[in-house]
Amino acid sequence: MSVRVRFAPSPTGHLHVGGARTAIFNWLFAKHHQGTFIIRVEDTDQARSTRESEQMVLDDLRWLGLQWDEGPDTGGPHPPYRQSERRPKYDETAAALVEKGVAYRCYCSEEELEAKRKQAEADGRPPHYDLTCWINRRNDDAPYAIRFHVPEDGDVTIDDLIRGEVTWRKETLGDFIIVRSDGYPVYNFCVVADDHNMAITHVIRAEEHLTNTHRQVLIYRAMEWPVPHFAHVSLILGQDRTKLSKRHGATSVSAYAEEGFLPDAMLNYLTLLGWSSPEGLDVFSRDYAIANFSLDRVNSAPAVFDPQKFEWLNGQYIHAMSAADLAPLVRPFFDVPWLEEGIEVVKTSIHRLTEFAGSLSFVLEYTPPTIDRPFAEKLAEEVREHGAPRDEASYKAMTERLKTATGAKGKALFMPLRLALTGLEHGPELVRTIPLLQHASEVDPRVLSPLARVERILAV
RNA sequence: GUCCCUAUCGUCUAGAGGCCUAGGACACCGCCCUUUCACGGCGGCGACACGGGUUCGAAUCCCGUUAGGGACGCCA
Repeated sequence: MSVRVRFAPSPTGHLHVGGARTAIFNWLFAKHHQGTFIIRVEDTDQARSTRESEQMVLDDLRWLGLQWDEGPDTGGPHPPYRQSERRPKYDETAAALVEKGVAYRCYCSEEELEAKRKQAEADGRPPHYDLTCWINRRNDDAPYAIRFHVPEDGDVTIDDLIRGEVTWRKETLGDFIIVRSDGYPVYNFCVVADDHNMAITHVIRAEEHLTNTHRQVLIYRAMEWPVPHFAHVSLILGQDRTKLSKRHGATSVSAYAEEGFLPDAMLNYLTLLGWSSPEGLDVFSRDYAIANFSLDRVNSAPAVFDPQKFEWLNGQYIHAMSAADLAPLVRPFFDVPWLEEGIEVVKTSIHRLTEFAGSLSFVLEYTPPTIDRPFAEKLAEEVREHGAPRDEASYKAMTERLKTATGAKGKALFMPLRLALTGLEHGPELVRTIPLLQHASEVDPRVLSPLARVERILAV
């Protein structure tokens, strides 16, 4: 039987890195097994779900390069792909459960339940439903929710693909709501119906769902449906070891995109957070990850998100790319006519796409430095006579002549030269920087040529 | 409170009883390369949470403690 997995985001904002990693693991697992990757939108929470958010999440997923085979926009053999549109299926299943006598109408009001929960907590009892409506079952038309009844004996065991066997005793559970009093079904119930109806074979999701799983298994059993395989991926933590959230800084995929991270680097880094390659590789391609991915190499311990390592990895991707490939990605952040050559010159010092602007600012901005006047005059003479270097050969020739003219060599020659032309003490190799300044000044009126720069110094 | 999950360098991890005086990566420190910065290369610092078992032998298996996290909702 072929593998079918799903990523089920709730459309309540941008995709977060935790969700992104869950999506990546699902995608990797599907690709590895030549299976089907499905997107199902879990929008049963009417109050928080929006179409705009759904679009954002889908865009984020696309940005990461995770293509889905079935989803709300692409369709597929088990439509619809939004829970809000699957009401008939849930109603049908809920009715079947009531018919079987495992689910019942609950007429308790939310206020009553809230009070009971508080009381139970105060008494040190588990905050479970007190079974009032199970004991006095009724069937009238007063407003009611539908509750699933959990028998108080036996236990539930799943064989989690990441954690191994996990067992719960049923008495630790209370009867839970499957359909709200407004008729809308609840998440824990919808997932089961959907995963079954969509023929999902492997449920790969975040650990926060682990303790929901026993409830879900009970529904599968009651419906006499086959139970899929489960794999619960640990959470991603912030530096303070609590669940990654907004106060840890950027947590949404789109925020990282805006900060100049590459989709490939993000996919690589997030994959590394929990999974390790059999060869111990840190930097690997998508194809490598697909070919080598398996759930048994996924770590069950939570992982702390490390922005420094992520940046390093992003740098690895940037360094490995050609200037021509990089240019279109850099343009949204920094657009100049001489971009490609500029990228080539500073590439190795960059970790994020947004840093190109800063690293290349010396091309656009120039403040005449204070340097030795005779040196500046000699330099001006050299450039007037021979023109500014346009390549490595003419650069070499220039520095040779300057050596003779100024009598300086080594650091004493190159530091004033660098300072004179860039206005800065640090920067990329002069052999590439000076030609860049010359070329840029020819295509961009804002850029001062090497000659114009020296003349500025002398004019002071 | 109850239940569940987790526990190897600061961080991500390798490790499926002897291959472990615990390996790799990021970060940090030093050296080299280099006219500067960066890249790169080499080296260093640095961990099996604690206590009991099991075993000839335990980072690896079992139990307990501690710590962290998650769930217990008419949220997902």
